[in-house]
Amino acid sequence: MKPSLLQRLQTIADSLPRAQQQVIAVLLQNPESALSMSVDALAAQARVSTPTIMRTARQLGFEGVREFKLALAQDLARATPVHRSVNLQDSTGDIVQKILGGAAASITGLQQQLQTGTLEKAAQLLARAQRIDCYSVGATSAFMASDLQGRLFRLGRNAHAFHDAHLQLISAATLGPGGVAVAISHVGRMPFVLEAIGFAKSQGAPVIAITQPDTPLAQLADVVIGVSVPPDAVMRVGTEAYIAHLLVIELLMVLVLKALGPKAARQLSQFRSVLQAHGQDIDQHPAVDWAWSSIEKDSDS
Amino acid sequence: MKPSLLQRLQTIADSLPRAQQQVIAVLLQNPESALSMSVDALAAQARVSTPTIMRTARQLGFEGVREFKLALAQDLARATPVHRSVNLQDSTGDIVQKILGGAAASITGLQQQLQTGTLEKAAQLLARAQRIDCYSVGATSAFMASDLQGRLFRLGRNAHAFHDAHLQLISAATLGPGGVAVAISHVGRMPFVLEAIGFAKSQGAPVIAITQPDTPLAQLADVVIGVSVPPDAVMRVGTEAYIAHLLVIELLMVLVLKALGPKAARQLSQFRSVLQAHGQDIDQHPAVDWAWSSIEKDSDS
DNA sequence: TCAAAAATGTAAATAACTTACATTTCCACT
DNA sequence: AGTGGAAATGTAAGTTATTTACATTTTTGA
Repeated sequence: MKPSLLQRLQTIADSLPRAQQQVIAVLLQNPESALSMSVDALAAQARVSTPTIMRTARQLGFEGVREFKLALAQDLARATPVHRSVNLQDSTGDIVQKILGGAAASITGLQQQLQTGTLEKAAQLLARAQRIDCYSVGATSAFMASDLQGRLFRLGRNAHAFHDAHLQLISAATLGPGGVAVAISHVGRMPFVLEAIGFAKSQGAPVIAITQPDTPLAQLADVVIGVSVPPDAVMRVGTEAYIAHLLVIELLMVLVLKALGPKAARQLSQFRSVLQAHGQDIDQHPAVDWAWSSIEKDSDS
Repeated sequence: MKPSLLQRLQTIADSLPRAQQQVIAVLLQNPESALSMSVDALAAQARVSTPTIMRTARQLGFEGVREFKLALAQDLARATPVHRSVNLQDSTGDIVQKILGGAAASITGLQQQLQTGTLEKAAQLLARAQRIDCYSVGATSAFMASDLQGRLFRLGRNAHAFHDAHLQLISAATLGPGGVAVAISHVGRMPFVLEAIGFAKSQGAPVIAITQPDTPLAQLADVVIGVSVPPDAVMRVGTEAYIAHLLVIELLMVLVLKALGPKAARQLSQFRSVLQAHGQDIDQHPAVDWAWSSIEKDSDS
């Protein structure tokens, strides 16, 4: 989604002449030190002349070296050097740093993985479906399927969540072309879910999967929202994948609301006032809350 | 936890002479533009002389203005300029950007809120308690209480989770001084939980609360892990608070494991092999997984 | 109120960056 | 293969930005 400057260097390098490639090689080899070096120090290290540095900066679309260095600095700051793993000798401060840093990094990673086109397609399907069935396995995925179901339901969609293999099959059997199946599974290899998904497809229902790319589930689905958490991340696949899925759901909800248009938003505002009348705590219904804030924006424009 | 450069500017300003305060005022007023300005442009805007800029940079511990500007750029990059709210006219790309950016920012915010001392105290209590009871209200908190319970249980702790007001009271009544009560509630004002917590305290059980500071729950608890999500964040209090709580739980688990020491870790490794023998998917048990990786590190040192 | 110290400003020096132009290298075409 | 031309690179000079040295002003404490 947002190619980091360093990545751009990588890709653009091949299309550049020799001397500029050397410059980029030096930059990639040790980006941090490049920041503190002057232009001609850089030139010396890359074995090129001073203006070549500047030309390279311009190739990348910057006004000059100054601007480029600033951008590089910002880029390096974003790509937080996440320490790979927590061990029990770390101080409490280190542990906090590593785990939260890892989580933040995984969100950045997610941002790069998500494809707007795919998200839009999924939102379209969800906005138009006559019925939406959400499948999952495992306690954590089950919770997320319920969460998704609940939010869709509050958006006025006819959504259900099934955690049980048997019920999933039954649901799949009754999903027609007007229905949509949503499978949530980070691992993407659970036989029962695959079976249900296959069944749903054979009935003509499109399938949306939130899972890792290159899994059986991803291959089976029509719309794949690929979420792969780096395996060497601090926390292993638990919480990070979890957070990623939550955010994908949040995103989908906003996009579905957008796809539904203002009339749906208006309905929601009514729902909200009913909740308030009953003294319910809105905090428990985030989807409603942001919908509401969107409407307010919407109506005065 | 990690005072940002801009924050440091704020605090240090008072102790500086007049001209330098003006410089800092300009910097704080519009940090981004300061990056692209030359030293004397800055000087002009702050109504001071050129060298004063440089002196100010040195006051802050930098070699020169150049170094300072790089640091400022990095700081600005970290403190992602999160757009305040999503509205329905935004493009899909914008929405992705805003929501994920907001989530990342909230993690950074969390990092600044958490106090290592408090976390350690909580971990100590959890590691030593004879019994741990987790209370919650609402679907989302309920799930997290269960998650916490499950993870504690896998660490060999005697943990329970209660979502029902009545059961919470019963549990609180039977918690002695050897027990610990944990309350999870972002809002921190649910009467039933407060009642149960009060009861537990009266029985001599220490209380850990994961909630916003300055809520009735926080005032009642012995150890408060304060988590406040900025109210003007993109997603309102739903998913962001949620992510914050998940991360706090993850952190606590690592710290509890650390507090328990190597013998507990060894037990876990046995548990893990049993799981594998049964063909269970480890991915569903993140706590075990990282515990295992920690042990491996542990044993060869 | 005065002297000393700190803070600030002025102007010159240094270092960094950029440009102009000369030279080389590479490629297409004979 | 050789040659003309375009692109790439280097050299050296010019411009701008940053830093230093020192003079002036302001503040502080008797």
